[in-house]
Amino acid sequence: MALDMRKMRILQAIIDDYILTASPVGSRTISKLPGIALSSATIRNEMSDLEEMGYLEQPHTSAGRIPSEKAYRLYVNSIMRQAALLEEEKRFIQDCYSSTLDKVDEVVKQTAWVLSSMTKYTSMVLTPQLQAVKIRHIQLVPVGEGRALVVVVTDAGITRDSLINVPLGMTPSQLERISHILTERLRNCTVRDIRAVHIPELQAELQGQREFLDASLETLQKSMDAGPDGVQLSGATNMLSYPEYSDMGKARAFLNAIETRDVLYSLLNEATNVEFSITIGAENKSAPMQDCSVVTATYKVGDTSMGSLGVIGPVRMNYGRVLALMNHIGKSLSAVLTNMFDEERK
Amino acid sequence: MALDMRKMRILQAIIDDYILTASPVGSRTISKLPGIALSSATIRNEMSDLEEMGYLEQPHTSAGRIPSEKAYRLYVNSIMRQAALLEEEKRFIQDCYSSTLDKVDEVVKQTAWVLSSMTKYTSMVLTPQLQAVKIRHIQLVPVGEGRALVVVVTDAGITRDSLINVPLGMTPSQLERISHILTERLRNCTVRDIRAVHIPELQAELQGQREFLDASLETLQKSMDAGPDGVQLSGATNMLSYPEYSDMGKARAFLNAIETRDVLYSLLNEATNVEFSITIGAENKSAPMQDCSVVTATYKVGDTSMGSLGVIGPVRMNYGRVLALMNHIGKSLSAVLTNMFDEERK
DNA sequence: TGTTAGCACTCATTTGGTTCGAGTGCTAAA
DNA sequence: TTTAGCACTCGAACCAAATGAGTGCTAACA
Repeated sequence: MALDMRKMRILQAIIDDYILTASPVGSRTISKLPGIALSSATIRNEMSDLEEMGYLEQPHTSAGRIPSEKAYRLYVNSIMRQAALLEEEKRFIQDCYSSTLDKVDEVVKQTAWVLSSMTKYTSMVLTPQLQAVKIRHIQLVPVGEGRALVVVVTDAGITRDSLINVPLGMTPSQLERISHILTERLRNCTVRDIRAVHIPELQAELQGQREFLDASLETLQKSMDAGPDGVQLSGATNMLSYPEYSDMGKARAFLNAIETRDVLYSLLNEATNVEFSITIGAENKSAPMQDCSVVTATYKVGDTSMGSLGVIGPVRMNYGRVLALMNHIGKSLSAVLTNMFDEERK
Repeated sequence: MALDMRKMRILQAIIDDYILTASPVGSRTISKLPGIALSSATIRNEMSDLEEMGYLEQPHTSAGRIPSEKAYRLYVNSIMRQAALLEEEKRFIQDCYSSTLDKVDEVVKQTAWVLSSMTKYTSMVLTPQLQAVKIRHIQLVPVGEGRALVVVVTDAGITRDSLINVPLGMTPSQLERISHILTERLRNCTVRDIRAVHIPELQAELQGQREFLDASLETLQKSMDAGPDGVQLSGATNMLSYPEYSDMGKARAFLNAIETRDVLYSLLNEATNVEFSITIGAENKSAPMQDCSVVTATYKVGDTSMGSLGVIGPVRMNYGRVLALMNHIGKSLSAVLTNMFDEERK
């Protein structure tokens, strides 16, 4: 049986309706639609075919039909077109970034907020990931007794620092020399590779006190990548307003799954490699997410993709709109961040 | 009508039962209790009195009675005794802190987790507040072109730093001089007062470029106090398992109220001044919290109270147990943090 | 051959009435 | 002052019938 044009249109109509109403759609509903000039009986036949092909499901005999996940897959792959945003909406997004957001965390937080409040789903944004960023400069700065700051300036213009302990008796000029060697050897390495690089010169310099440096570099590396804490979440409660979560048990399970950000972190982390991705229901790896859909996109700082953002919603999510919003907001975020870091870089 | 011993005992029995079952308790239930040798009829009379006095309420004629908020107030003020923790539980808490928690944030997070998982309510912990801490040392460290770090060492041994922009052309030795002056003038000031202190010497040094320093100090000050982001929340979903939140609307309202941490932050912030506080239902200032109870306590670093922790639960919360847990966990937290900072101070 | 009207059938949901039982208040006796 | 007894209340649980949205199938039609 072929999935001809007519079946396609009917399927689309069913999906569109179901996304809107969340209740099984019957043949009459479709037959009355302006674009479709067929009787309900004909639609019924077509629906029966579509069911046989696996695109529709019937909760019970005397109800309408609902799209299967296979149908959503088809829908996002070939039927759906990205919804156009209203000028007003674009302006709204613009305005959200125009206020004084001077820290990266604030921008990320604001982005998550915009995304969730415009989609009415749950949104998440991953803080910029510095693991893949190249190092430009490293400096150890003595601070009081036996302590120092390791400061790293990266290629993207982002600077990070963390406090370390240094062996007592180490002089500022020693630290200065170590800084030089580190910069020389680690320049253009990525943060991820810090630990892998072997630096023989330091053996002499440190005279067996290498451990302190190892520990320091590790702390530093950790501070570059916030892990699950780097996930900003917003609109978690939006999900509770959808009928798929009117069951308290499901609601709890969902909220539980997102409370510790681990699952979301791994989701977003993987997503940092692909410009867009849509994962529907059971396609999700993590069990508690298997009756949601997740849409992710990446954002960039300059030319390199540095993190990702995502929307979690019910499977009958308004994919067209979400995609359009993600697209637009992702670009805005990229622009704002790039701008921010450019300024830092001067 | 007097609240004699017998009424007191009956009221206590009712509250204890209601806390356990969440359903109106009837006269027979009480009369069958081992400690009480009265018929249900007598209890009924007493209950009727207690209702007249405002300690009990009747959802409808043919149901049992539930304690009023006035009753809970009486209960926590005079009837309740702190529950004793099991040795096993104390050990559990101990164990939670023994693992390698090397950062303050991790300790705070862990504390919130322990608190919520042992109470089965929602818990929150406020990150140490540095506003009231005395400054010991300030240093500006040049980092690359036109940028510097302001590093502050405080009396409690906590060090913080933040990145600032400095006017181009400012020399390291100039920064060094500024550091000296700042340290001299701000030593023993609290972080809160940084902005208020006027430093005439700097006028000469900076030659009209004062703004950069003002901006820097402001950034620094902000970084000392995380605001709402400094609230660690845990167990938000625990609330959903209590019948008072089986209504989805209420559940949403609650979760919404705690999603942005603002309300919780102001709650905990105020709580930092009082060693313990119990706020019951409508006593809460913020509307969405008015059908919860909130128990807070402070924790200390060394001798100064630096933050607070709290538990949010239904009004029929197990106050005795929560108080005992808060007490114990609060002390553990204080000990761990004090230890941490002492070490930093060496 | 594809489309449609008609009709019997299915089944979740709604509605209304009944029963059940936990609980009360009141009264009268101990 | 306490208690047994009894009439009364009212939510919850249960059941049966009515409702209605929807289907599948068949036969007629273009």
